[in-house]
Amino acid sequence: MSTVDQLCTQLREHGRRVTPQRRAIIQALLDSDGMHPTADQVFKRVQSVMPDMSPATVYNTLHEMVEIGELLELDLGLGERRYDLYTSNHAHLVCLGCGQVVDVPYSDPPALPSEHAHGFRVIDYLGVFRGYCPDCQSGG
Amino acid sequence: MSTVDQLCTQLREHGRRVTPQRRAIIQALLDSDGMHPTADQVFKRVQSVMPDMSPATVYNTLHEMVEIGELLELDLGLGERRYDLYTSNHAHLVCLGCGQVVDVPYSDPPALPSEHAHGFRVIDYLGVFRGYCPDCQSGG
DNA sequence: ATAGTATGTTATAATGGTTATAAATTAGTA
DNA sequence: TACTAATTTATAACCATTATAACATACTAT
Repeated sequence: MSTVDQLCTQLREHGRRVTPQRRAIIQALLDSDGMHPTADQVFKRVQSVMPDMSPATVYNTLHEMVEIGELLELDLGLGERRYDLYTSNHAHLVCLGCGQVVDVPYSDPPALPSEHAHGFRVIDYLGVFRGYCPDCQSGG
Repeated sequence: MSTVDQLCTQLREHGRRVTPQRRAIIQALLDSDGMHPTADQVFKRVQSVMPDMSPATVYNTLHEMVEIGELLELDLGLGERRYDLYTSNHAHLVCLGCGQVVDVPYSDPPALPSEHAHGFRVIDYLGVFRGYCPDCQSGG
């Protein structure tokens, strides 16, 4: 797992500046490791330690992190985006009931056969298993 | 590929009623096969043939179709949802530049190893290759 | 150290796809 | 043919996200 300093270095190496706000946001992402927080959840966590934080700064910083390739933005059809610091390549298991997201390691990273590539330059692959967690199976 | 009548029968078998509006929306989905239209694109297509159509009816009907399992709702991080009539299981290839979506047949349908299932009952799997199409590679 | 400047932060308003509401209409049924 | 629950519609509300512009600050070069 990365450290705040390592991720700040990544920001600097991509021409971005490091501010106290960004350090706090990165810290919040590290603290939320595996929880796949929404932007608002990151905001609330940072706000508890830096009360003047603006939501816009959280959105901006999350975008920066996505742009430099250190953060994954997940659109899981739940009405909000979730964020996940890049670690090893993994799929996601999503509960359609409560919205919880669990990491699933890949046994075999999938590849796009060139006959189906349509000339695309492929950047990454996202795999999502959708279903219902034990709690949401009983409830409905 | 299904017909309008077959999909209407599916609606009826799930306790839903068949209306002229729903027939027109289903027809528009069939006409858009492989184009992964947004709700608004479906609306505009239906409107050209049924001018009094309301956007709300399109949203409602698309939801019905998703609920009865005949339509796939895709959240590809492009700010809007795209719809795809269920056919064979396939992945999607998405251009991060222009937003076009292309179907990619699976060579091997992925399965979730039980040791990583966390007790989930898995409904389906979505695979998305993200990248840039030939046009968007040159442009930026 | 310091000043200069491009970058970042903030409050605020705007955006836009989607959802909620409630009155009018209609499909399916007895 | 009449009944009733489901559907359609216009309208307003929602809410995550994005745009804007004034203010503040991190980095750089002196």
